[in-house]
Amino acid sequence: MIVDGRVLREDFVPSEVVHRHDEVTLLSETLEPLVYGGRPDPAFLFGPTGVGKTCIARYTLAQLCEQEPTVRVAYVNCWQEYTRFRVLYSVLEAVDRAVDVHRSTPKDELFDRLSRMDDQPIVVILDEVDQLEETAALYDLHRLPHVSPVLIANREVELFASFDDRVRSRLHAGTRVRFDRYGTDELTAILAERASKALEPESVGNSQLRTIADAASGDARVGIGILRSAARRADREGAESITAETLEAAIPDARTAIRRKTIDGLIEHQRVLYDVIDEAGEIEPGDLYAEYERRVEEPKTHRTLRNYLTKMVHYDLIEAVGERRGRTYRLVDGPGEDDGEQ
DNA sequence: CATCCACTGGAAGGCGAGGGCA
DNA sequence: TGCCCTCGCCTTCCAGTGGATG
Repeated sequence: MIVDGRVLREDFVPSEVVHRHDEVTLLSETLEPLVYGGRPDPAFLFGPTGVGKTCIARYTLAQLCEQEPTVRVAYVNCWQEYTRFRVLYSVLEAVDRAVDVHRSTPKDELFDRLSRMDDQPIVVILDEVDQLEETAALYDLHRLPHVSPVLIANREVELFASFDDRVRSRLHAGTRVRFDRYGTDELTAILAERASKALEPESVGNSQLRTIADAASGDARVGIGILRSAARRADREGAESITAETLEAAIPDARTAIRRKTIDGLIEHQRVLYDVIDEAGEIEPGDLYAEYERRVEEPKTHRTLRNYLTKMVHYDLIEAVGERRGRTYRLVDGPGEDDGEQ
């Protein structure tokens, strides 16, 4: 049934986009100075998850590179690369200048290397830039005249609040491209497009694509995930097409797969905290720390636990209800035992 | 109302890892 | 080889905040 699995992967960039023409146009207009050797304003892409921000950024830049092959593109996911060092390193890596950089290489050396690479313009896509812990990295990039940043984040207000004054004033002038949630019709069209490339013809009907789009409630990443796991299920069962039953089974799969992936990325101590919160349903910090200490051989200090917890809140795994005294922690979707495997 | 207490999160410094250099 | 560097992670210390308590 699956002809081309790549099309259903999260990082797939389609050769043409569905329903995002205005956004593409605005972004490519912003980047247009690159074509005649100018420096574009910084660009911001704002919107909730699964609305195509990353996809559109990559698509637009791929187009631009076709037109202007001297432009180099560095894609940095600030979720993983959240320090100044790692951001600079990723950019160098993308332009093949990361050889013999080691963790003892001073950050200033990385910066110097980048500033010497000014023969070709570099566009740096900073995805999930609200996860960046050292905004000095943005200041660095801004100081380099041949580097143009494209920043992707959920919400403008929160993002700017996390900047220090220096960065805020410099990035204030950028172009904002805003993305709204997809409607069911739009998402159905996107899924149809993907299905036509990824699957054999007639594998999935339009009403089923609608069901998927509904279940994904505007989130294309979830929608494509459902389609992927439904197709895999059907393949495993040797079916010729995706039935309503397959679909019903695939929907919870895809939802938990995304969450599970994040949980797998937690280190052991964070995992213990997560489990305690999961079992308790809702728990106060004091009890949480105490229970953690009971379960672990060599417990970390409370301060470190607080760092872990804020990180897990960022990951959207848990939420902190209330501020300071009287705060409680709980899982984001409430406690739920689901054993859908990836 | 004053005081206590639980909790948060910033700042600074220690430490081991991994690599450069004489 | 031994010393030095920077990194990230962790701890220690602490100020700030606001609910609870007398």
